[in-house]
Amino acid sequence: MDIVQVAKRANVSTATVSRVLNGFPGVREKTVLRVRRAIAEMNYVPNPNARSLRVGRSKLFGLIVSDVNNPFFPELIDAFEALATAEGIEVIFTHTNYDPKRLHSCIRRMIERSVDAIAVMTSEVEEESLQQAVRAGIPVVLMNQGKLADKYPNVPVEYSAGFREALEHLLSLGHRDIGFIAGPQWLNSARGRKDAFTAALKSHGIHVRNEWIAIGDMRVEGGRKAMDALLACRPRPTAVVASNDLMAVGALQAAHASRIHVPRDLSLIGFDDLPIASMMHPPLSTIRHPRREVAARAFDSLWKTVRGESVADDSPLQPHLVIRNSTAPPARLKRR
Amino acid sequence: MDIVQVAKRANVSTATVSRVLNGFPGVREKTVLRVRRAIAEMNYVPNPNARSLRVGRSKLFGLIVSDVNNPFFPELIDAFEALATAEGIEVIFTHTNYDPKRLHSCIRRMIERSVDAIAVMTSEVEEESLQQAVRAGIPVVLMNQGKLADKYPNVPVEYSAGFREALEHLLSLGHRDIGFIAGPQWLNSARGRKDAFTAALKSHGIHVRNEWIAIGDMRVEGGRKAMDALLACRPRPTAVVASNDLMAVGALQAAHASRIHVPRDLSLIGFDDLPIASMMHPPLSTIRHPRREVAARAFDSLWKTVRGESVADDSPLQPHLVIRNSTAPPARLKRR
DNA sequence: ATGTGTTCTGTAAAGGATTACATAACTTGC
DNA sequence: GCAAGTTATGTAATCCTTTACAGAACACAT
Repeated sequence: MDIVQVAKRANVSTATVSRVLNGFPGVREKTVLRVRRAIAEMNYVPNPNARSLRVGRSKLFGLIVSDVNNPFFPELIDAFEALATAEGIEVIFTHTNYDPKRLHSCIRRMIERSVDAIAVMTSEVEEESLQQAVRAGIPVVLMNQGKLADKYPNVPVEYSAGFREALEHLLSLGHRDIGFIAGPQWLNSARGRKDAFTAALKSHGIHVRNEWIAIGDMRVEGGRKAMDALLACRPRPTAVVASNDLMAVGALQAAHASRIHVPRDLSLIGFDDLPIASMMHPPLSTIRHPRREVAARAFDSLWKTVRGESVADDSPLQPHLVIRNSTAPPARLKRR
Repeated sequence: MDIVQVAKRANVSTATVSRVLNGFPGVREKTVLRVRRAIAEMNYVPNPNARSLRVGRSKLFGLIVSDVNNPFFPELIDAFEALATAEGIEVIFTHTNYDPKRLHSCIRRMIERSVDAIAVMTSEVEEESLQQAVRAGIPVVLMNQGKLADKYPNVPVEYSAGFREALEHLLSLGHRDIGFIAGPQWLNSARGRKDAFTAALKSHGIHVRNEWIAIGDMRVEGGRKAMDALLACRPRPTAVVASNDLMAVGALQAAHASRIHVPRDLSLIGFDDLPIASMMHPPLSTIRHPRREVAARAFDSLWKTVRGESVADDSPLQPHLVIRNSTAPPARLKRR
């Protein structure tokens, strides 16, 4: 009973108020003004539930990430939200804490909220969960999901490009003995990164030594342990690439603890370019994950789909190496 | 027209379906089962808009923070969201980017979305913005707002407790010359922290030297510059407390750059206990801001208000010192 | 079988906006 | 001044649930 109050006050019908509200053409200028004044005077706010109920769309998008506490995500959330807000869309967002089961219930809850679209920005995704959305006719978009990419809209990131740059940088400094700190191999994204790295090694004709590939848990602690393992190798690599920055931080701590100076005694490169990378001592060289662009592409894809436009199938995004201070020529070469 | 389909299929009325849906008592067991089966078979999902429209509540809470990219907030968001989800409430969340004007529009948008309650977890708040919510009859809760605390529900944090602990720790190590890196004094929270620190100094009978209080911008860069200023002092403090961890990180970088070893040559204490504090080299001692508890109190306050319960006016939360590796006795004393 | 008290279930009116369709109010041209 | 054509506005149905109230079904005692 509220739009009718406005209507009364402005001496028009509810239909006209609605038209003014939604900026439809064909309302006389004079009338528009009258309605506007009435709206302002009563400081009337339209009821979005009534509106959504009627039109079937909610102007709500869902955003699902793995973990808010992981510094990888805030920028992505930020970028996504900014774009949404600019289009008058609100974002409801949740995180799965890396648990595919929680993804299932996250998606279910979003459907119940009748969101118009969902961005699933987690690394682990089970198709069954996505099917819920499909059945409900809600568009989704994924981030860098290899297998599901042909069935669902997806924003691909070409890890290999980043690793290639990192490797070439290390090679140009004179490194040949290069270790790698990988993530758990049951994690899609971790496997992808490891594969990309070994491929880069091979393409430069460098033999892949399995004992120089350590596995961490993607967190600081795991990086520390993995680095300890690498440092125990004989011979030991002169440079190490970690498959994410958190593990690179752990690796750096391990190096400090073993009184190995980075970059003098050991070069270190991370992946992601988290804010902390530049805060470390030394500031970490790292491969920047283009997450703002990922967010932008994801939003764009959803927004277009919602409006019925077709989505251009874009080329993969490229991560690039950011050189800071954690890399240097290997110790031996320095003496020449 | 959807609950009626379920009703038809289960051979009951829509009222009964609704009762089953909402777990109202007084429906025969047999009927409940029949309805449940129908719901499952059609995999029917209730329309939250229709529901909200009817009952006037949306089971949506709004959460407003200053900046997602500030590592202070993710834990707070995480905690708030977890509690909300547990109660079947969804969270829509936005950030103001420290701009009070954006707070105004954030609140407005949330009102338009007919949230049931709003947590305003930003440091700068203008009363005018809150009035919007009050007028719309939506409960709000603030975080540590001195002036507005008596007019609006508020979760207080007693900075002074934390600084007292930090100071006593430094005193017990033998420090007497203690510097401070403050934030911009037009920022409520920054002013509160500075006042709390100087009060702690005074209460221990230590004279406050103004040249040992440097002002930063609450970010890493500002901390670095502030520390440079402090290091240029003669005499120079033997310990420095920063009013947040980001500036402590900057301070640490400045120390590194000046070849001043922390903690041997200079002790450093931060504030907040961001995840990065423990990642630094050396790991930073810092005063932990109880932000998970803040989130819990804030949610609790809103949840109770929404349900019409009265809110117990709790005592302020206490930050506590977390001792890591950035503090040690001052250089002179070590020689004894 | 009837009455009385409980326990279930159904009917229909909100709730607030949108929108097809109908109608009223203008223009314009002659 | 009137018909025809535009343009502006109004009426009322619709979206889907919840819920006050009324009514049916049942249990039990007499």
